[in-house]
Amino acid sequence: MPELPEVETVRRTLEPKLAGLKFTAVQILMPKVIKTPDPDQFKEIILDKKIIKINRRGKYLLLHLSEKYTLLVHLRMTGRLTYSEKEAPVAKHTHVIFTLSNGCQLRFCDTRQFGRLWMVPVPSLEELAGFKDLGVEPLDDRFTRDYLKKELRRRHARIKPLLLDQTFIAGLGNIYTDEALHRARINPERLCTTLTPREIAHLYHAIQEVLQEGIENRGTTVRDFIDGNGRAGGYQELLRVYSREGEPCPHCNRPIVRKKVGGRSSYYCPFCQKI
DNA sequence: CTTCCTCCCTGTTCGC
DNA sequence: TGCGAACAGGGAGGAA
Repeated sequence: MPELPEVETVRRTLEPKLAGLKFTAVQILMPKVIKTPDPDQFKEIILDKKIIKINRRGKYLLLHLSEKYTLLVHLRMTGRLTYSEKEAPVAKHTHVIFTLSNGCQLRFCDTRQFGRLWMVPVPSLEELAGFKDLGVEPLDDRFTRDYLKKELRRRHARIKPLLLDQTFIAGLGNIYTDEALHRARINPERLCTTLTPREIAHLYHAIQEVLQEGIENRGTTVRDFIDGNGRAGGYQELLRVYSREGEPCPHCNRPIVRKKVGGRSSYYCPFCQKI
């Protein structure tokens, strides 16, 4: 499940390989993964464009191309974007193969077919549904304790579904949300308006801490995630609650439970994270 | 306006 | 042991 730290890891592994290269060919094996434009136009636009740099916004990767175009990639659940030799065997569920000017390839692969690609002229980014309404970047200076406090006062949701709302904060997913709530000792079902200033402060720091640690450990590989070079992450070893149902809470030793909150599996310690 | 639920998809795990 | 059902989940879109 690529969340902010995983997408950032892909960005960091791909940028040094791709910057300066041009696209010389594209094979679209699964047309539906390209949201815009249609496959023929997509090919026409991308051919001969140069990759200038790669950015990240929330869980989106942005490949900035020459002539003011951006190729956006969202990996959703099982998407993979990898750099490889063109002789390397093509993995099952590979949907798009980009050939580069150095003879190597960039491949988009996605078992569950939820991931999507968009090719847009830079000015159209501001109109792109899903992208234009993204909330604050949690590792940016604009994400302040005060911002969090004010927003939590304004909303009327349970804290976990709210943290997963990309229009609120961009980049958190199920793993890092559960980890942040555990560190802040906040139950995922708590109404956001009931958090005390002290809890809000803890949550603010916990969000930044888990994301930072996730990036430092090159992301979390619970099942599918690999970086741009095909390498798994390392943060799964350091998870305190996520996917650890029945294991002892690292703080109180009581068993971690799993419960659906807002339709998503949530892992937490009922003793440390009381309602 | 808001929040919450369903659906998309395949591989894996669960239960009979 | 075999097989169908349930589950996993990010986000679009629709319901309430």
